[in-house]
Amino acid sequence: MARSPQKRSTAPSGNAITADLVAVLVAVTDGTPKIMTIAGGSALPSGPFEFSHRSLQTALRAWVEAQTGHPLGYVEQLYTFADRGRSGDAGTPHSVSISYLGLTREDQVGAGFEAHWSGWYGYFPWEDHRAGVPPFLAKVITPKLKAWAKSAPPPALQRERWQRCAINFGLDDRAWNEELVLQRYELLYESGLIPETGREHGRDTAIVPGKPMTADHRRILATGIARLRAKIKYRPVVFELMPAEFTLLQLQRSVEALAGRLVHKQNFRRLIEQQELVEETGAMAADTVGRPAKLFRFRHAVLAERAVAGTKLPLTRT
Amino acid sequence: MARSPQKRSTAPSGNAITADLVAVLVAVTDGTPKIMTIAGGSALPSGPFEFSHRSLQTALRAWVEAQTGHPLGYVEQLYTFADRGRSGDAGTPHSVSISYLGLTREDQVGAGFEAHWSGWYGYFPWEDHRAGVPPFLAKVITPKLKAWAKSAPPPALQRERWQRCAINFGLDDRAWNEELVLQRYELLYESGLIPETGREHGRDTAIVPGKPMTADHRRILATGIARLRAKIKYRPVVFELMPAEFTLLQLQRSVEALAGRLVHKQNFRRLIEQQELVEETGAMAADTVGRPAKLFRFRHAVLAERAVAGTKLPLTRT
DNA sequence: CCATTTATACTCTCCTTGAGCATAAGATGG
DNA sequence: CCATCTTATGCTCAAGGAGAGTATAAATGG
Repeated sequence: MARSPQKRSTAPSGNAITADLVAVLVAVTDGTPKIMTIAGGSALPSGPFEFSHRSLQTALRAWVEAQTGHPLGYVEQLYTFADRGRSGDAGTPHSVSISYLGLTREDQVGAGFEAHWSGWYGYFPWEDHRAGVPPFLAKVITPKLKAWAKSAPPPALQRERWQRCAINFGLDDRAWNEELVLQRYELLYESGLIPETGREHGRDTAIVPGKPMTADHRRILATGIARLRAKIKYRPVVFELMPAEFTLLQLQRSVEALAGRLVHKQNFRRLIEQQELVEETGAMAADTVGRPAKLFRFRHAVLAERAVAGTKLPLTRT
Repeated sequence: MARSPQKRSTAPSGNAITADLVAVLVAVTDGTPKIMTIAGGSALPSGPFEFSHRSLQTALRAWVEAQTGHPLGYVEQLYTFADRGRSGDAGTPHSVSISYLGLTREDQVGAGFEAHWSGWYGYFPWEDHRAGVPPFLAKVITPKLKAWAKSAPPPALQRERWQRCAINFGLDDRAWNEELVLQRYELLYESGLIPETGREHGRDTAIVPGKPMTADHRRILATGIARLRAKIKYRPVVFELMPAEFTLLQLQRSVEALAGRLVHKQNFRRLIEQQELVEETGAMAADTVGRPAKLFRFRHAVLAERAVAGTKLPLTRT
């Protein structure tokens, strides 16, 4: 029922719950996107939200910094979802999980912690199209998806299912859309091709390659990857993942690592330069193969200069 | 500390909290974007999350439908934030507020409820640029912002503040960016120009026009408007706000109402038609001034046909 | 009939973007 | 030193998209 917040009841009542933070912490090292994991790579780092902090964001930062010993560059909230009695029985308290995306550089993880970095394509092998379409996509996934679509009784549903598969996986001459990470994951999950740990049927009946994760952590990771893949296109967040100085090729490789696909080198450079995102340091890259490249640094000023936000309406030039 | 979710402690421990849902429900009627409000327009509808629902989303839908008696078209999570002791004293339970954006059509609100629809520009008069830049922006807001920028002691901070003002409000020959709703609100708040209800100093010392709201509800509304303004550009969500049949001008007026600025009529039509978003119903609009317009309806098939997601990387055509 | 209002069809031009060509500058092996 | 390989970097081209503007059509109310 609608009511004014001032009339909020002060009794905790029956719906007292707990709040957890779950973090998708991303780093890119040598062209490999990595995420911080715990429990041998089977879970994302998570912990209870402490109300001693001013906000959820500061709580996450403090908690991550305590874990890894170095500050988080960019932080963004991903999604909040409710878990009803994850442990199964009704007596356990409900909880709300608030997930975050954080960008850093791979660094020493504080000794004594079980956390470490894992390549994210280990969890989503079908998402890496840098070396072309992964072979098992056509060999394994596509036939299984086709079978799943056909298994629906009504022909209308069959077509609908296949159209969904085709859009999400770039089949039937459609283009691959690297941003549909979550949709693809959900499609594979729904069609029973990737049993997650703790799921009923699944006792390592992995039909499709890809490391599973606890509970819905792999879904959260998919959400994070999708968000990041979309974000790098209109916000200069890649630089949060780069060292202080880098070559344009290194920058390009990082973008390609995140996007899971290759970009046109000359056009990439044109894009970066015309947006004045970087400036030369004056130095050249050492110990490289081929012609030495100039070193660049990110122009932090652009963050203040511009408010990058996309537009696609037929607006009027002012 | 990092730990596996399986090891979750089952005791509620000291950090038991409550979860609330807050909704930004949007409708557009006669070129006016409206939001559902309660308490005489001073608050957004909100209520406790009931764990009897499968998910947060279904909880929101059920709750809204109980309120208004008609289903929600499009629902999207906005943001989750923590309130520490909103009521002030430390003894009150903490809570987490999960906010949602929902799109509907203005309809009869169930009798007996205090909810009703309020125009959203009543809360953000500076956001409506359809009839040109609002006069008080140049007359009142700009000078006050300039004064605020100058009030910073270090010259560097002065420049930084002014640059932020200029970017967000389109000053110094910059273009107005309609998506920066939240940034503008926060800037005005930070500079003390819009005291919110319940704030220390503020006893109706409204410096800038605009109706205030309880707690941080106006900030949530700003988040919702910003999200919607961004979304209409790459997802066909406007149609959730339209009647079943409409003319292209009506559609355009709705977009303009949301964006707070005018679009080029011919180009708008070209955009809509080349994307095949609509189809003719065969009928013509009745009782209109001027030449009668064709009536159109939304092609729901496009939702299945396409996965609309923006791209801006120098990728390779396939 | 005329002014007014809205609908609808084209055209034009600039800019963006995907793509390719050509050249430069280093290393390495003969 | 030269051929070759590899990466860096500069430049051009063509198609498509997006911002404007022009022109015409179809209704209404004097």
